[in-house]
Amino acid sequence: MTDYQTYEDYREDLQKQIKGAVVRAKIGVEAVKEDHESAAAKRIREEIDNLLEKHFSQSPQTDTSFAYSAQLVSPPKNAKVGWTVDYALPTFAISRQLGRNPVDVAGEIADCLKDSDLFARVETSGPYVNIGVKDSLLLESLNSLADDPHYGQVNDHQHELAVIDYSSPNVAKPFGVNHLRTTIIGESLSRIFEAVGYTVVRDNHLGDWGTQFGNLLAAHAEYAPEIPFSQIDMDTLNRIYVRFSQEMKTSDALKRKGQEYFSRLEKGDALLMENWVHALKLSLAEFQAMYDRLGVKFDTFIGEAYYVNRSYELIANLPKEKLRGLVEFSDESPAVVINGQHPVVVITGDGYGVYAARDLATVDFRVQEFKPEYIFYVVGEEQASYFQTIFEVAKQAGLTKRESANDTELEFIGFGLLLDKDGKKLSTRKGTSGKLEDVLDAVELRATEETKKRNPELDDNSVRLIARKVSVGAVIWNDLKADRVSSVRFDIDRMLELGGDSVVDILYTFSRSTSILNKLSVAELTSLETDLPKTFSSDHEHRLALKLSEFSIVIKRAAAARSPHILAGYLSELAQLHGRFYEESRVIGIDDKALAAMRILLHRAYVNVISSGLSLMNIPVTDRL
RNA sequence: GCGCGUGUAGCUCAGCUGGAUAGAGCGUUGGCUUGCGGAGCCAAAGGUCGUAGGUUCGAAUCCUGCCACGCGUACCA
Repeated sequence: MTDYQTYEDYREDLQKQIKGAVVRAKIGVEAVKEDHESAAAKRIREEIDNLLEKHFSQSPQTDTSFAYSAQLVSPPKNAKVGWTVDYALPTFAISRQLGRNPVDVAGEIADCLKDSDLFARVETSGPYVNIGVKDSLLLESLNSLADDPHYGQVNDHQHELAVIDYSSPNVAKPFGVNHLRTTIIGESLSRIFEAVGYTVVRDNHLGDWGTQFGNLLAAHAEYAPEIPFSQIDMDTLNRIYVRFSQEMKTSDALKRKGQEYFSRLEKGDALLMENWVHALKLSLAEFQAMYDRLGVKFDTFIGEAYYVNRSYELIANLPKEKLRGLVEFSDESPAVVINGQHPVVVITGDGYGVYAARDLATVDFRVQEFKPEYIFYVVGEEQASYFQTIFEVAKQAGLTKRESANDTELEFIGFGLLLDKDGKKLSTRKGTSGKLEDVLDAVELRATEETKKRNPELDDNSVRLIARKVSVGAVIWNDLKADRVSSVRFDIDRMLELGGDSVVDILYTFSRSTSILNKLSVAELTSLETDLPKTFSSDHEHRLALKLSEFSIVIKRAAAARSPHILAGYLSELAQLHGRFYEESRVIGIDDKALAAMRILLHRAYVNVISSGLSLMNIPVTDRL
């Protein structure tokens, strides 16, 4: 964001921004990325596939591409087998492939897997094969789990580009809580997509155009003509806009005035454009403060206004024959209407393009400019049918075509409502409750009180830093812990709840581990690494290590489902395993050096996975709280 | 009306693309702890998975009908 005054300067600045993003995208797509999956997790699956493929290769019915390891499931929690089962392999699907009895096949598979030196125990239980992984396998890969800062990342989607559209606040309005979910979910998904190898372009599709800007500029002329627009501040802008919107409801004269101003703006009136640029600058500064606070960064801020001229051109050149039945081009008026499941006006009877026209132009622009594999839209579920219609038209009109490559996929990523603690819809109209800054302040205040109470020796500044991290983390976790499409309650008490499934609980386990590690000297840490024991000293250590080895699998699932809550669920389970490990596997004050070394390594691996996992959710970590 | 989505323990939610006796947290009840951060750990009670059918070796998960709730539904974004 540089300092520009005129609309031309602004456009020039935006063009630079776009150019930079295109170059970065190109570099990202060409780059070869590394795979940081746990060696243990990978070897277990490869071993099962190799052994079973070899074993069943003589059977004529076998599909050679059958992925045996894909059948692996976690054993039921209460299975009464008497030993710790790490994975269970149901043999129903395999048996169907072979045309044989599942129980017999299970026996055969068990015999086959017993030969492997990766597994400590393999037994059948009817049609299931229960598998226990050897401690040594998990222990071997523990070092990379602890040390690799990129642990968990995979390169499945390297050379693929995804444009992700999220946040998109409305210019000249306060950054409201209604844009919180899209911002949080969009940022987390961007990070998760990057972790599976995508190159991601984060585009903030600002709501910086539309009839409300006519109203805004008319409001200025009506209520505050004595203040030059260039000197107007955000509060005044909001005040006159709200007043205008109110009075407009009962005054046709004001309504007409708003329309007239929008008409002049749409035609490019120089003075009004300059005023518009001023409003945009004010808003961007305010938005940036929120993004800094939330730790969110965008590649581009290409608002709707950028697409106005393009949209007229695009609509005029739409291939009418291909869109017959889907899009109506009126003969008498310039109106263009889409008759999808969700009827959408593209060009009004007065000849103005509305948001649908700009959304189509946006698809066109993104495909032309970035040639991405995907364009993701992180938007409230209530707009699902609207976007399905837009996507359908874009596809039919050929806007998603790429040269010598598959069409760009347009994908809607919807989410549920944000409700207050009583389960009612949060409303921007009801005073301050709608402003994101106020809401974050309220959470931070609560976190500050709590931090102060627990750390009376800390100075105010340290308390503030901790409270800021914890409160932002709590808000994000609250939003991401549940499935996207379900609605989320904004309950400050529950967010900062001690224990439970708040992020505070996870940060607490993190701080307990880091506290131990901080007490150890560098010499202790390094000298201990050389002689690890051959086995774990307890079952819960084994389970923790196994869980840690599955990080990549979880990231892949979260990416495939476009759902950060899968990651949140994993981190919760991990934290639960940590509880017992911390209580029962002591580190400091024990004589067995090898044992201590192994446990320290587990703590380090835990700290690494938790901080990486939280980072994928854009949650800041802190080892004091 | 039509379209999309959601119904799982008292409450808030998971349930890994159809697998064994449906799992967590809060709350309730009981227990542990002279110790690495007790904001902890262990355990118990608590469920005809909205409802009626269907598909198959097997369904909370897939299909159909019905019920309840939420959202969207033409010139606002």
